Amino acid sequence: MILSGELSSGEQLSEEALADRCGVSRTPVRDALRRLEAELLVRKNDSQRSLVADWSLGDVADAFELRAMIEGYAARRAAERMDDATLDQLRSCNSAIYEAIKRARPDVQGFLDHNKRFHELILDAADSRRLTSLLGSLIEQPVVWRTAQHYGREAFNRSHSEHEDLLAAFARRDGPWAEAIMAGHIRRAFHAYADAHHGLSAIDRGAA
Amino acid sequence: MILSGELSSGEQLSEEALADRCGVSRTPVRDALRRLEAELLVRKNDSQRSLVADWSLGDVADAFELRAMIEGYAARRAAERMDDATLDQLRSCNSAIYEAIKRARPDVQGFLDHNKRFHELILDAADSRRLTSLLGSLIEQPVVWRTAQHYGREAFNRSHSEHEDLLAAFARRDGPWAEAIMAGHIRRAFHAYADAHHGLSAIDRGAA
DNA sequence: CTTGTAGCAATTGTATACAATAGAGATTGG
DNA sequence: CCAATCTCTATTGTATACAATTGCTACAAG
Repeated sequence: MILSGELSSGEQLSEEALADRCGVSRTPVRDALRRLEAELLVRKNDSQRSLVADWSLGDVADAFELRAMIEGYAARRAAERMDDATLDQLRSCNSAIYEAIKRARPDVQGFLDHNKRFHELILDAADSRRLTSLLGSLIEQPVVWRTAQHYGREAFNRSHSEHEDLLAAFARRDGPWAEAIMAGHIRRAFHAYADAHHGLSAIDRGAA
Repeated sequence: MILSGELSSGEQLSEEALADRCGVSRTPVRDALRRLEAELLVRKNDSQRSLVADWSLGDVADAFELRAMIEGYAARRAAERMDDATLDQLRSCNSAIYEAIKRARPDVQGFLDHNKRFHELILDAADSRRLTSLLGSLIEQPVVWRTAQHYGREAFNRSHSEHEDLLAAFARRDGPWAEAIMAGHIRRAFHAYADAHHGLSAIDRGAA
């Protein structure tokens, strides 16, 4: 929604103000707030007023650790259920990732799109509604995705090559291996995020 | 809510019918349906109509595996952050569990209440909003809780003694150990559930 | 007899009006 | 001057009316 970056942490969200801003009534705004609450992007203070949730670095670390475990489980299930057609899709998806990052000036948006699709394909292959639901709420972290803007070449390359390792595990239908690789993949993505985040914080401090 | 057992799987949920039944208007009913959707207790069919979600044994197994991982992580964090006051609370909580199950005719409701509190204390000690949110949606499985009605004595005793093991891990602030014990604890709870469930299914088939 | 289309009924999505509630500020008693 | 309470305002919770969409059924044409 519009609040993916436009609103600052802790800011009050009046239902009526948002409704005016979006040109709709309060009813659909309330619906949207309920969903965002479920995803912890919005929280309520003691008196039931909605606020933009504030995410500390520790909170993000926590979310990534959970994502590592859960998406690792997804990879395990996916490996056990993998069919050749899906495997082909994953391969071409990772090729597209390579195309996006191989040039001197990487196509960051292209990387993000194909990367998202890569992980979604795995999630679909795992074939678990519960997983899909849980991960959905963990993956929607606009802050994190924007951080990819600051990835270095080695971070892009690492991501691509770890996907290749994952494909090898899928090809062997090796669930435990796929789980281990995926969990490590996510945890390293967090480290890249944390580095970039601290870098950003430094920049922000410098600019202020 | 009222639909925790009163409505059968796959049944259509008309917003207006539920509103009449509860004596309120459609607006709060819609709110409730959104929440239950987020917890996968309700889903929507292709034409946006709400249905009671149907849970196969495989789906439940899946949810338990996720819960094992996530609650294991919660136990690890809790162990790393444990303070003596919380540890005392956990000890007395597990004693209360023992009191409830030691007699010839176990107090099932008492067991469930204290067991719930035991796990909630650990979740609080883990001090992670994300964890609390994710587990909340995994733990609300009315079907599962009712199955405890069919637990045998050994299942109750096992549960209590595994809690004791967990307390030992907490006392040592041993995160990895606590995680392993908790994960195993949850997985064994599923096996007890699956056995009871199959038993129930057999009974149902016999009665029909 | 089958198939396509039009219209009807039922249900969900949205808007608006009203009720309840919590917080801030003023006012009065000590 | 401080504190307690009361009132007023801002915001959320709820109800109801209306619009839009979907699925079904009946009817007609091939």
